[in-house]
Amino acid sequence: MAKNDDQFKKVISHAKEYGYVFQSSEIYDGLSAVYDYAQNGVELKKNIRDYWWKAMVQMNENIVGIDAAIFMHPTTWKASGHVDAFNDPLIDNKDSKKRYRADVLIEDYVGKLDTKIEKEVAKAAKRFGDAFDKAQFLATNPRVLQYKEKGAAILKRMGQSLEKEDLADVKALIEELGIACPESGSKNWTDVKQFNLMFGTKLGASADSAMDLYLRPETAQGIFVNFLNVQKTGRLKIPFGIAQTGKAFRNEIVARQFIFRMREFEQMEMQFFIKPGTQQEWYEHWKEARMKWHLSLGMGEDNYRFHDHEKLAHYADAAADIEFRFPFGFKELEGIHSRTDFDLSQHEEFSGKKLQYFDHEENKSYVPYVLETSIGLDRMFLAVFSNSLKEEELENGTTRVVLKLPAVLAPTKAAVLPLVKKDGLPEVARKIVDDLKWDFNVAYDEKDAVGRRYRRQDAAGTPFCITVDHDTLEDNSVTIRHRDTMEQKRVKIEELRAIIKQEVDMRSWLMKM
RNA sequence: GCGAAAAUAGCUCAGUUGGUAGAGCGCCACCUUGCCAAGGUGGAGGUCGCGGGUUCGAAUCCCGUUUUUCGCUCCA
Repeated sequence: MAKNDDQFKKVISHAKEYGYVFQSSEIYDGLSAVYDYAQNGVELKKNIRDYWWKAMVQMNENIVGIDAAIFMHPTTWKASGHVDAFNDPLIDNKDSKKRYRADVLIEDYVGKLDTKIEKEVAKAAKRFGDAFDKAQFLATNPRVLQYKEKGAAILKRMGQSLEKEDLADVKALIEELGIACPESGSKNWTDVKQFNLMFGTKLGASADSAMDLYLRPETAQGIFVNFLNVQKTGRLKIPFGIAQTGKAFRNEIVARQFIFRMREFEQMEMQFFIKPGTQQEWYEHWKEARMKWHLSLGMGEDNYRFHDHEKLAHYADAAADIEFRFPFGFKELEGIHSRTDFDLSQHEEFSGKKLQYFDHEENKSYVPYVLETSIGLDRMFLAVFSNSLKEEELENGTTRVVLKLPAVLAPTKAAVLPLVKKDGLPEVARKIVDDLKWDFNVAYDEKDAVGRRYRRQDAAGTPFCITVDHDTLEDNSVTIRHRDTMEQKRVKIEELRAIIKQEVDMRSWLMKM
């Protein structure tokens, strides 16, 4: 573990040192769990996004993209369940320092009453033997009735208090019931605090006419509310998908681990609309398709695994994560969820608008089922970046730090280096840069010994170094060096474009899917 | 949010019992004309995270605060 921590620290400092990720507002001491992408980071991030977009939208004729606004009508979040599900009343035990959900503590207490009822039943059953009538016993036994009544009263009071956001009463209830910390037995509780995981803001310039809004906590709802518009204007037939990338915002209680869990993050989502009853086959299809996408980047099969959810969210009937081996262990990178018709049905109900598809084969309308693939762009960035950072022992006993980014994702594709800073070599190198920059991000560097410049490009993740030497002046040939193998080949200047393209073009990478 | 640890130059760190800051690497300029880092000369860059306190004097001691890492908790 210590080794992993160490590796993770190296990842973070390398990201800063080579212009990938900076802490937001650093000169003001930063902002907790908010990060900025720097000059190289923005390129890597854009390339990952493009790689996803091509694989999803361009390569599938039945998938189209949209870009919905971050602001959405507030009712959206009532319909989606976020207003309710994102509000957790939490309470801390001052002695054990453990945090609990207040409603869960109370529900567990009521659960214990149920256990007591079962004990009474068991006792009575033993006593009466075959003559025992369980239903009647439950309906008449005074002790059982008392437990039931008490439980119901507690839940009712809790429900009302939560509804009114009377958190003081929730605490009072916990104290009256004498609920103790399950771990320490202590009854020394803090106040109950409400954590709303959605960021609120206001629409409208003056305070009194303003409308309360939330920054979207997921991009998916922007797709659902546009579902019918896109289907009709795109003349799309089921099955079809709508893809979107964009920022989402969650006021996480704990946001940590560098860019793995941020309060502002970017999702790449695709909602696939299907005929009810076919969700199982599409679930399997997209699990496989998404895994292939990941594997096409060549970051190692061993670094991925599926994790099937046992406990399902309120909207899902099947869910799995694609997990990746981050420096701090296997963690969720992408989710594949069978969302049923939950979202569209909810929006039908709250909007009063029909969100149905007329199926000509079946000759009837229905609310489609939805299969979702949702990947965190920032997490993908971290996966790619952390997996690519290597420290190699070389044959000559030295080490080199190399960022082995998949070439298709690398911010800069090639660096052009004059062997020396004179004899007309820089001029030739500049001409090569001017030619290649129409197709690729290229860099020019003439400072320091060429070996050192190679190392610099290795650390920044540039897959190719092109060196102009004295022979170049004679025969228009240069050497091209591969980052990963350090091998060099002598090639003609006019071949460079094709050679680089072959290695960095999305086409050749996506064909590995 | 709780607990623990940490914060000194772009990076990695040193800094003794309290006496107003150092190294290596990196960066910039010039020289060296070189194919896999670490040749020479010169230079820039830090009010030691921030605020307060103790003290003649604080990077160092105390309090608060911010940020980061780890554990707990949460992850629809």
